[in-house]
Amino acid sequence: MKAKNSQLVTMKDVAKHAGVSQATVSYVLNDVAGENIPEETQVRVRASIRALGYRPNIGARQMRTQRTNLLGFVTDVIATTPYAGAIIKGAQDAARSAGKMLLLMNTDGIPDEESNAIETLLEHRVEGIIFATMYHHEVQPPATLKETQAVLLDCFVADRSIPSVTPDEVRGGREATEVLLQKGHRRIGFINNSDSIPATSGRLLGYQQALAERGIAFDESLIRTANASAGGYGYDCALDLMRRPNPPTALFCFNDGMAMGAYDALRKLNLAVPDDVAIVGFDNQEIIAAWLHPGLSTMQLPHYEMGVWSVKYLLGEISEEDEKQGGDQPIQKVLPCPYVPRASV
Amino acid sequence: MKAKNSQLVTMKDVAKHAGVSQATVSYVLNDVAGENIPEETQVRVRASIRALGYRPNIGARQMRTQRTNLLGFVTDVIATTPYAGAIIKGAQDAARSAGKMLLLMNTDGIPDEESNAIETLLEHRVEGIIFATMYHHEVQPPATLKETQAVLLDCFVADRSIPSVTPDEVRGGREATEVLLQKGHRRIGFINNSDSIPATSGRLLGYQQALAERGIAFDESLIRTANASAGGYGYDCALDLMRRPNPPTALFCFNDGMAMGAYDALRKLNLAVPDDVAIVGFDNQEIIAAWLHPGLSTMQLPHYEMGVWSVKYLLGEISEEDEKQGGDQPIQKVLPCPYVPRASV
DNA sequence: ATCTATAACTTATACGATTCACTTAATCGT
DNA sequence: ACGATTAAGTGAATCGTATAAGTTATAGAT
Repeated sequence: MKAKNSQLVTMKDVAKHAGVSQATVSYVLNDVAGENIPEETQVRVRASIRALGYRPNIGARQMRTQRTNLLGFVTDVIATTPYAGAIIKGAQDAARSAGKMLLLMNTDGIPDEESNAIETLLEHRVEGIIFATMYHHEVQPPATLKETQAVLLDCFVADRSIPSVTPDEVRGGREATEVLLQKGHRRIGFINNSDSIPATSGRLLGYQQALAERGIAFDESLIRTANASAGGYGYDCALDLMRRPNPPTALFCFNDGMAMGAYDALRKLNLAVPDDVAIVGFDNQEIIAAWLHPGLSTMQLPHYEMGVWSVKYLLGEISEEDEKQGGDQPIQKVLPCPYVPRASV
Repeated sequence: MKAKNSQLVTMKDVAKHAGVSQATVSYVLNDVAGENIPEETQVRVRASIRALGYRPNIGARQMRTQRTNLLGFVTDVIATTPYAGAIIKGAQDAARSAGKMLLLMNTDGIPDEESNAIETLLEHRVEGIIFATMYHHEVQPPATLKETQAVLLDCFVADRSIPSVTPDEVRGGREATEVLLQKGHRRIGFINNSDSIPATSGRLLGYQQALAERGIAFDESLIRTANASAGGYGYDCALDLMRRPNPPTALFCFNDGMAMGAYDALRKLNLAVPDDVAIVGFDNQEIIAAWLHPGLSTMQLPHYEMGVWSVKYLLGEISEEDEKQGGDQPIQKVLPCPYVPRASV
């Protein structure tokens, strides 16, 4: 493989070609106010730039200006989950429109790799770091994270000493349940997750709140729990729930994978969605929710929005009033999970 | 938001602290052979480095050495599909182990954005660019792509003037079919895609090749085609195929989404997978394939591997003999799609 | 005792930009 | 007609690092 060699054309070359000093080229290029470069000269310089195929060397500029316009993005899993994509997309879009670039590092959740990644980012003089995880949980990031601006995305530290942005699990659970309540359902089964993570407890709490608001007694026998990140259990839970004496008329599933299993179970029992049983999922995994028959109504996690928010926060674009939330504690922002209606309710 | 300010500690500071010259610090840090710095001094310098919390400034180093160790990665869609993740992961892993960093840019497939992205990357003096798409098809990348080393990933240009790495669709189709043939199936339905992309024609060709090898006549009435990127059609196609007079005993589906629809159809007809009808999918979309009941046997696209290959290619780590493939044409590498057995065959 | 070679450094320069301070010529106000 | 102002630039310093070239002191060879 032949090495196409280094860009050799610099400002000095452009200057010589245009018959001006290198400083003048810089002024033209950056359109510096206050320096009065006549149109004529500007045209000449720009012509030389094009003629020589000059391109500014960002690295050199960064060094001189002491600004890198770089933001670090550290994440545990970049692959496997489509979540990652939306988060990164949001962050990148926001970064881009502010003239920043994102430096992505993935760590596979290995603490050593996390330290390395952050070290590398600091060496690159990033102006802030987003520390993101692919599902909402508590983390213990390396201490070096605090050497720059940082924000946690979809995760948090126990003492809340680092700002964070996470989904509003409670509200998501409440609204999912409300959707079913509004349709007149009164016996709503909840197929929950078994891991003890905020999503599990939060969505359950939301479910309970929604019931309470309507004055419906919470019936623990309508709850089933299983490992939501492994396949298959949605089927078992749904089957079990529907075979009880007084089966629910609707199911709220912890995630879309669980809902997929529930679909299978209902088909097995010759029950139709949504006529016999309505279903609401969670996560809006396009590939499941949109492909299921009938389409699955579900709650969308605000991945894109968290990506955007985290960048805006690092750039100081979050309004003051928004930041206020009692005391001087770093902001712990929660974003809503909008309802995505399809055909299962 | 308070700005935690710029890292002020430089080599000069370390030098002063350790009572040596800045050059010496550099020699110690880079462990330069030939310069004989006694252990004693090295220890002293390293102590100062730690004491002051010094971290090298990669940008400055890049400028001095004229090497950025940066590779550009341009992609159309970073979000929505879990494919992206695997590709990026592969590329990043390979880059990392070679001491390179990846600069990701996503363009949403908008030509203007592609140009911008490449321009930005060139300004950052990347040492090569990976131009990736999220499904295998022909592309017309901006001309500026040729101003550095480039490799196309999961795509190609009509005149093959840029090296590329893509999945071996034909072989994938052949091997998927062979799996079914080996199980004794002789009437194999093929639910194909309707877009005219390499995957459509390639997998069909592979299907035909496999039949021909066994001396089985190709029966066009066993083929159905529909839009594979929209949901629902797998159901229709499968239903249609199974209701014909002499229904197939196995189905090869263009992708896992189609297979998911086929599952629905078979359940509707009270046919069991794999006992009544065996199914092979394509893509190994974890979230579908692993969650279906029974698990879907499918072909895996070599996303991770393409990511790895593309980086290695840019770094000149692809062996000569591998590169040879007739003439001086840039290499057009194809990688196999391994079979992932589950329970549907 | 002198010369050379080596160890252990230091000095100075260059990478490619930005930017401040300075120069020169033309223009203006009175 | 004179000094002051402005237009249109130029020169040089600087960012943080790597490295070639130079310096000194000591050890070793003769």
